[in-house]
Amino acid sequence: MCRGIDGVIDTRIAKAEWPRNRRLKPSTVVPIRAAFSRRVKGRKITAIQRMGKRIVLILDDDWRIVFEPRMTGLALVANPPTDEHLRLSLHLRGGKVSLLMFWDRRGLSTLRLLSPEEFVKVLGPARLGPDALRISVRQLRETFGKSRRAIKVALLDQRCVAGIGNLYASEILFEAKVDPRRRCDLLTARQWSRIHTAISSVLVEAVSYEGSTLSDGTYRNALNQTGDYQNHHRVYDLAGQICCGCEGDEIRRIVQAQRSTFFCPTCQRMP
DNA sequence: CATATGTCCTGAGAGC
DNA sequence: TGCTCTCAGGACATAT
Repeated sequence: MCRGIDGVIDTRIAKAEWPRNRRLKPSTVVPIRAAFSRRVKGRKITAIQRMGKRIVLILDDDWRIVFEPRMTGLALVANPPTDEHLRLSLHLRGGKVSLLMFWDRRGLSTLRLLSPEEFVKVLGPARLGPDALRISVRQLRETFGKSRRAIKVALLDQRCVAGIGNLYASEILFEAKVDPRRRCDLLTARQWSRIHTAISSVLVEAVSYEGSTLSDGTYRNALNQTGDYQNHHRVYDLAGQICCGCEGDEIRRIVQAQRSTFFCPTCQRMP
């Protein structure tokens, strides 16, 4: 997610610009735009960091700009998909990149400017679990092992493990050959081990393909290029198709916690 | 305490 | 053709 925007490191923010559009309701911005602009103006971006699904820009006064793209937000250093959905432009000086833009078609994303104290409250360990790419099997079992929740639902809980989205939870459980409806407390050590391996392999593969641009076309990388991982999905958005694993059963779509889950009933048979 | 549900937002697509 | 309706889902607030 931070790929392609490393060029903003060591730049100085000359201006924050908020394009106005009457058709769109404003995205969530904290604090209000005027205060945000005033505080970031003249600040240097000293580092950039991914925390779960968020992008964090660290400023030289230790305040942080936290961007949560959620479903529809993008951070871009190239022209955005449309002009009308551009939410914020940061004009930068002194580095490789002179413009960092935040774009959002539906306004579900959030932008926050946080003091060091607020940052700990919002993104501290109480609110955000260990990163999915760093968590150990032991941590995974300690976190979820006694939960009665379905494993698919649990994997989406960012307080437990950070960085797994809905699409990836389905792909991970297919790769691990685990039924998404299975209760956490009934999973075996062998299954936890496979889930742990699958978390890394699926996420690393997805990142290598620059993510998934689904049928709504929203997702783009920082250069406004579509991802290609959607062409490598094993189950997500493939309901009714023959499973690539068993080449016999059809992929099914079910709903868990109001979210789509895709799986192969044969390859991921309980228990 | 653990888990479940309602809410926000826009645009695509279905149905008539 | 053009309208109305439904749906998509990440994180948080509120309810059970």
